[in-house]
Amino acid sequence: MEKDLTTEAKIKEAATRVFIAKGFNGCSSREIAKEAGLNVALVNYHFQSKGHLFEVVVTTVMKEFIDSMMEIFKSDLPLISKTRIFIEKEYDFLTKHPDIPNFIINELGKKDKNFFERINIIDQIKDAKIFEEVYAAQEKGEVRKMDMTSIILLMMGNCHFPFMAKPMIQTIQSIDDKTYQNQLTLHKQYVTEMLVNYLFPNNK
Amino acid sequence: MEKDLTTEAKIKEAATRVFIAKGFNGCSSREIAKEAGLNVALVNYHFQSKGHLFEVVVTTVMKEFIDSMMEIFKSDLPLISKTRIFIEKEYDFLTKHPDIPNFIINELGKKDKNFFERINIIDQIKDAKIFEEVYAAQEKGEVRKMDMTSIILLMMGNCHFPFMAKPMIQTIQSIDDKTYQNQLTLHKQYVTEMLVNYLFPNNK
DNA sequence: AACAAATTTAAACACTTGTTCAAATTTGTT
DNA sequence: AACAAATTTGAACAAGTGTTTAAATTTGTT
Repeated sequence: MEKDLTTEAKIKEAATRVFIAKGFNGCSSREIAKEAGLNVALVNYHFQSKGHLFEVVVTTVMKEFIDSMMEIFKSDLPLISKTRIFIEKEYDFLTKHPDIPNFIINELGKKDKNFFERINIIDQIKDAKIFEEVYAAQEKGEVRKMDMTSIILLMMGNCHFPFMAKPMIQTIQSIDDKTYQNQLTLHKQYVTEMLVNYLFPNNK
Repeated sequence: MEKDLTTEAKIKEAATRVFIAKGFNGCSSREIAKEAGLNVALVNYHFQSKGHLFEVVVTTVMKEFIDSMMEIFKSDLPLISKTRIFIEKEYDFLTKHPDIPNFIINELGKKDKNFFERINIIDQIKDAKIFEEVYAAQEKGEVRKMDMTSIILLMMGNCHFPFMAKPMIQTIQSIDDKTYQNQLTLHKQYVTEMLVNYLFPNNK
């Protein structure tokens, strides 16, 4: 698996896997060290503390996540295309990182605003000027007039929730990974149609 | 707060609060005992182990949650009314218990199917015959033809996610509890309209 | 009032936790 | 090759974990 990574990189990689899968409280420093094939003391030698290592991991994961979102926002496609592609990319990204929605909701809910500013999520979103674009489109009657928060909730909820609910749905309905993945592909299409119809009511 | 509850009830109440707020790994037996104003040993005297106490709590919480769902399903209103009322009731219930969606997703995702059968969620849902009702309505063209799993994901995602994302959205957008609650009331209406329009396409 | 059962208590248990430390080893530089 | 710096190691730490124990207390019953 790991080839000739530095010790620091090995720890960060292992920590990312373990933290995302089990959360901050769900794992121990020793578990991370073991996953990296290293001594426990090395974790603190390279990252000072479990808490600091966690912040490093969260920052990296969030950057990757936000980047994959911003990519689409910055393009100059019409908003309706951006919406379609956003959902498409979001499902792609989450298929590769299915535990991230839970990770974001659970571990970031505990953080204070200071933290979000430190990893400059807010600035990045502002840079993309996506909100201004939506407001302008709302004025022109192209996008349904509703709060930005609600739009975010609709988009995120319908993209993230299917991945968050996966373990529960799978155990209740006794379906394997592949079947659920197919279900998600189908669901993505429903969600796209539903959201586009609702958010762009005047689109014939 | 607690009046003349039995020790067992005090522990269960405290455990419910603490488990829902912090999860199984996020708290200790001593924290639960302290919250109940009791000795640690009493927790194990009355509930054998932390794990067993947790199962008791989960079972009770899930029963309450499922009951509030089934109430509507069992009525003989048309499906479109059931959908509207379901969303209404779901938002009511979750306003009172905003941490439950996270609790369900996180703590129940770890459980095996055996557990779900033990607390007979599946039987309860089958009893309500809601799935049969949906299938019949789909045959008559009243409900959009799509998998049951997707319908569940659409309904649950749009009801639960806004409560799950609350801490994150609040810190990012710096809004207080009351403002977010107002936002939720608004969002509930959007969600109802969107879902009804999408699930009942032939409804003028 | 006396006895037995149920309950509550404080203390201890074995174990895991995050973290630190000094010694051992590896690395880079002269 | 020799030295210093950086890295790695195993052991230890204090604190916290779930759980158990035996003694103390309360309760219910006769």
